[in-house]
Amino acid sequence: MANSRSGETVTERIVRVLETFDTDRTVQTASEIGRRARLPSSTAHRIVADLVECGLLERDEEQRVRLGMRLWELALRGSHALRLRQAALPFMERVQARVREHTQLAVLENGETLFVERLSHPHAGANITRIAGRLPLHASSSGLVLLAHGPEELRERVLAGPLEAVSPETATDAALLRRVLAGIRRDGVVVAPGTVEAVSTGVAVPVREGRGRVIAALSVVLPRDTPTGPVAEVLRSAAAGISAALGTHRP
Amino acid sequence: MANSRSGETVTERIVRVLETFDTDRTVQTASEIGRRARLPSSTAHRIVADLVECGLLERDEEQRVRLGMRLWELALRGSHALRLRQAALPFMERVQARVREHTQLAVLENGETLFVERLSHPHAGANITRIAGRLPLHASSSGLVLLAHGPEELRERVLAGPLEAVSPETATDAALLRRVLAGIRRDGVVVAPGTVEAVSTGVAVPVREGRGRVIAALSVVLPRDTPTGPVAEVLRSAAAGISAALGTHRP
DNA sequence: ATCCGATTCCCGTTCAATGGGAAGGGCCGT
DNA sequence: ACGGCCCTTCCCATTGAACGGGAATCGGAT
Repeated sequence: MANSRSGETVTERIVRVLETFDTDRTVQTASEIGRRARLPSSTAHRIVADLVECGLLERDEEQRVRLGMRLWELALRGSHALRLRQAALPFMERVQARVREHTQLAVLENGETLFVERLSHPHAGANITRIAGRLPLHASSSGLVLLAHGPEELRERVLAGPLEAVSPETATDAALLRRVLAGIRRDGVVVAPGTVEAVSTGVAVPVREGRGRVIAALSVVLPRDTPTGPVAEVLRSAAAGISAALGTHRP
Repeated sequence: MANSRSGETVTERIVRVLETFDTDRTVQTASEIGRRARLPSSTAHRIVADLVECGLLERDEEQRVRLGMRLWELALRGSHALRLRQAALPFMERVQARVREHTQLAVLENGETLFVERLSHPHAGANITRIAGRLPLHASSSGLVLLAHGPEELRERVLAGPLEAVSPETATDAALLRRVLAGIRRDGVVVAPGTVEAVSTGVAVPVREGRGRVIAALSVVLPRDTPTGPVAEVLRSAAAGISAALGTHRP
């Protein structure tokens, strides 16, 4: 935009503004947004006003600001994530009914695991993942599945790069991870105890689209001591169901 | 932005670009977008490139363009729609398990009914509503509930304004609608046969948040001849459950 | 080979956006 | 009541990011 000292486009700044919102920060003042997005106060106020004008943001009763329903609508209306989700949801429900724990669907997004859907049983245990939340690829069962079937170039970059531990038990050794990934490709399932949280075990399988390309990972989070054998089978058949639904749902 | 002949802000134009996407137009060329958003070709190409740069749009294999996962993520991460949805989902599943038809959740957005969630039974009948889809307030059971409990000023405006029929049986008479709305406030439920599609009947109830304010409508779509008595009761108790979940979920 | 449309590159023009500063307004603690 | 603090709104001179017409290039279809 004109005269930005920093040489940014308006678009970038809008994204930075939207980025200041997250699960535990759903309403903010315009000044807060400015600070968090590193924008001069007057600029932040103007951009926020613009976004409110367009409906992407909304003002609540106390002139604080939150994400607008219009943004939600625009993001979902034409989204293919929605198609995947709609295809997957019935099968996820079935999994959840059988396993009675957290059931989640994740995709690969910009080198990270992005969780697209999550069903939580009322009595299920801990789970840090959230819808629209992210985790590193090497640090969750879903991520490992996506990494195992992702482009080799990405796999090498992740294995080379810094592998940070999310929990004390997260595997951060490249050689070990390589064996795990090979195991996933061989077995079609991964069991990852304690990689995200010490008290829980993730079990994940790949979800394929028509031509066999892996487009998502379906996973459940179990208490650490639960036997995983039956769960894997439930997940596998659900993933097959999702693939079929994706194939037939639209010509 | 600088030099826009039409005096629009970049923000407006970005929204116009995003608006060109919808359920049956999820991938487009930059030129198509320009035409649909009424932007000069070179401008459209630049804006699209900017948006791709920021991840709000993505290019597919044939350099066509679609909504990006990043947009989806930003829109959902800090969204209160998500909170409502998460609270409602388990109860919607229960309704769907019992009724075995389309179950949907709608909110009031800018004078229209906006559908936030929809579960569809595999064997359920016709249903034109879609997630992130809209309908006029007077033309669906959900909309009638939202209208009945919406601000009076809005109600008067809608009743005064042109009332277009979605199906031949949509009620478009202000006096009749007034009676229907009063009935909703009295009975806490509405049964709307044929207002959206001749072959189906909508049944909807209000969903209230802690202080009793109506924030959403929960509805099912039944084949025209189905008895609606038991359904209303299932919906009412689900709505109560959602209210309770909303109240307790966060302090 | 020839069209037609999409896309990319170029470049002079220009005003929308910028951001510092000042002033207004509300809340809280003293 | 008062002063401090912060959010917000208004003002305005400055300026370079965005604009868009046009030409060139690419690519698929006929």
